[in-house]
Amino acid sequence: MKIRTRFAPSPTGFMHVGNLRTALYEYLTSKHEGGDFVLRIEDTDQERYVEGATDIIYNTLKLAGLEHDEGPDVGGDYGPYVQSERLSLYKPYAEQLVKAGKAYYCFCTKERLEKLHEEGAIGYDRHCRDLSENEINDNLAKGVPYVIRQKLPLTGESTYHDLVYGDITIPNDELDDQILIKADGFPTYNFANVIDDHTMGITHVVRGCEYLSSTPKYNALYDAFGWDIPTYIHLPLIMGKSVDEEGKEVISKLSKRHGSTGFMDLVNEGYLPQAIINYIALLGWAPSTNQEIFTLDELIKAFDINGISKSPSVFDYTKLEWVNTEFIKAMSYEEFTSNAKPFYDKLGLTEDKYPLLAEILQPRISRFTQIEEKLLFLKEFGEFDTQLFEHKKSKSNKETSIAVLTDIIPSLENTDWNSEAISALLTEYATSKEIKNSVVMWPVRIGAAGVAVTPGGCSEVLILLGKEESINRLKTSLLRLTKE
RNA sequence: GGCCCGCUGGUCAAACGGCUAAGACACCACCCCUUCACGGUGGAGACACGGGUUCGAUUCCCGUGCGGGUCACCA
Repeated sequence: MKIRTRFAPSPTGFMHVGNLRTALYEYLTSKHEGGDFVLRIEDTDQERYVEGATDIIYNTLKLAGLEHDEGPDVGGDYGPYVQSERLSLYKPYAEQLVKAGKAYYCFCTKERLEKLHEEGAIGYDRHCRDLSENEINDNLAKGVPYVIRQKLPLTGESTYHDLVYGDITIPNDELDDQILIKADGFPTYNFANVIDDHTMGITHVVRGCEYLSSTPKYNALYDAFGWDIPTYIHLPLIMGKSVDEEGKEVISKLSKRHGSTGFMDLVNEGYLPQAIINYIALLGWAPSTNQEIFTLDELIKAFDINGISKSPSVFDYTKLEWVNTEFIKAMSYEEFTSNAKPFYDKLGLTEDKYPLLAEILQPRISRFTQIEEKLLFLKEFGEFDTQLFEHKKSKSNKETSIAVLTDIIPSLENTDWNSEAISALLTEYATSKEIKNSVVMWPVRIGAAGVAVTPGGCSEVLILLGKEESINRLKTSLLRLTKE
C-alpha cells in the first residue's frame, strides 16, 4: 500500500522550526517509500484566524523544497484540503456515533465546567453521559446549546504501538470524554483530525510527542467507526537554551524567547533554506553513516525511521552556522555570486570584481548577510588607531611601516593594477631589502584598509579598492604615521 | 499533583549484552601563511545515581533523581 503522510498546520502566521521539522519528517517518511505528502490546513478555530497565514505556509514549504502532492493550492482527489471548507462533513459522523451509543449530547454550560474546574476537578465529570432520552429530547426541543462528547471507557487500559516509542499504555480513567463537536457546530481539532486523516487515506501519522498521551482517544474514535488505526510516529521535541532572570542558563521547549526560531526569521538572518532543512533533519534523527551534509534528495534516500531518537534535542545555532558554511563552500561560482549580488549592489561593487570577491569571500563567510560587514572598509576609511601597524607575528611596527610605505608608494603608482604585478612588486621589494614578506604586506594592507581584519590579503585589498583610492589611503596613512 | 515519555562529553549523536565508548559542531594547541578565514595534525571532554539479572552491562529489570510532555467548547 502506498504511504500517505500529511502536514496539518494551523494558520497562525508563524512557522516555527519545530513545525517545519515535523513537516520534513512527514515528507521524508512518505518520499523514502515513494508515497504521497499531503498538506491540510487546520483552521477550525475561528478566533485564531490570521490574515495571510496560509501564504506563509505555502512559501515556507516551497522555499524548503518540501513539495506537497495534494493540498488546497494544488488540488487532489481527497479535497477540500482546508478544514473550514469541510465543515458539513464532520457533524454527521458525530451524529452517527451518538446513534450508536458511542457519543452523547452534553448540555453543560461553560460556567458549570469552569466551576467544576475551580473545585479541583480534573476533566469532565460526565454529568450528561447518562441523561434519559426524555431529558435529551426536552433540551433539544428547547434549543439548549449542546456539544457532542465521545463516550470513553471508564476502566481498564489502552495500549497502542508507536514506531519510535514502542508500546504505550495509558489507564483509561485518564481519558476524558472529549468534545467532538463544539457548541458552535464546529468540530474540535481532535475530531476533525481523525475524520480527515481517515477520509484522506493517511497511513502514517507523524507528529510531535506532545500527542503521545492523547493518542488512545484518537484510537477510540477509529475503533468506534470501525476504521483502521494509522501507523504512529511520534517525534521528540526540540528545545532551546536561554538565560533566566538570575542569569542562569535554562533549557526549555523552543519558543520565541530563544531568539529566531521562525523559519523566515532564520532565512532573513542569512541561513539558507536547504541548510536549515539539513540541520533540523539531524535534530532527532541520525543517519546510519557519518555523513552530515545532505541535499534533500540524499535525505530522502538516507531517511530511516529507526534512526529517529526518543530524547529531546537542543537547537544549536552554532552548528546550524557550520552547516550553512558547508553549503556556501559547496556552491559554484555562479550560485555564490547570485546569492551575494544583492550585497555587492549595496556596496556599489562592479561586476569585474565578482570573481575576486567570490575567491576571497566564499571560504570566509558563514552567511551572506555578513558580506556587508566584511567589506565595510571599502566604503569607510577613518582615523583608525595607528597601533594597528604594530604586529609582532609579522615583525611589523610603526618604524618599519614608515620605511616600507615611503619606498613602496611611488613604486605602486607606477605599476599595473593587477594581483600578479602588485604581489611581484611587494615580494621583490622584500627580497631586495632582505626582510620578510610580512613586514611589507602588513603595513600596506593596514594602511589601505584601515582595519585589522580583512577578507583576502594585501594585494586583494588593493585591487578591490582600486589604484587611485589605494594610493590616496596609503599616502594618508603614511602622513599620519610620520606626524606622530 | 495524576498519567505518559526521556536521560552517552558544553551541543547533535553512534553503539541495539562482550573492546582502550565512534563521528560532528564548539573549544585548546601546533602546522600552513600576507592579517582573518579555509585546510591539515593533535588534544581535552560523556554512559545521572543506587540496586538487581548475567560469565559479562552504557545496553535488560526495579527504584531514586533530574528534564520534558499532557490533563481546554486551542491546535
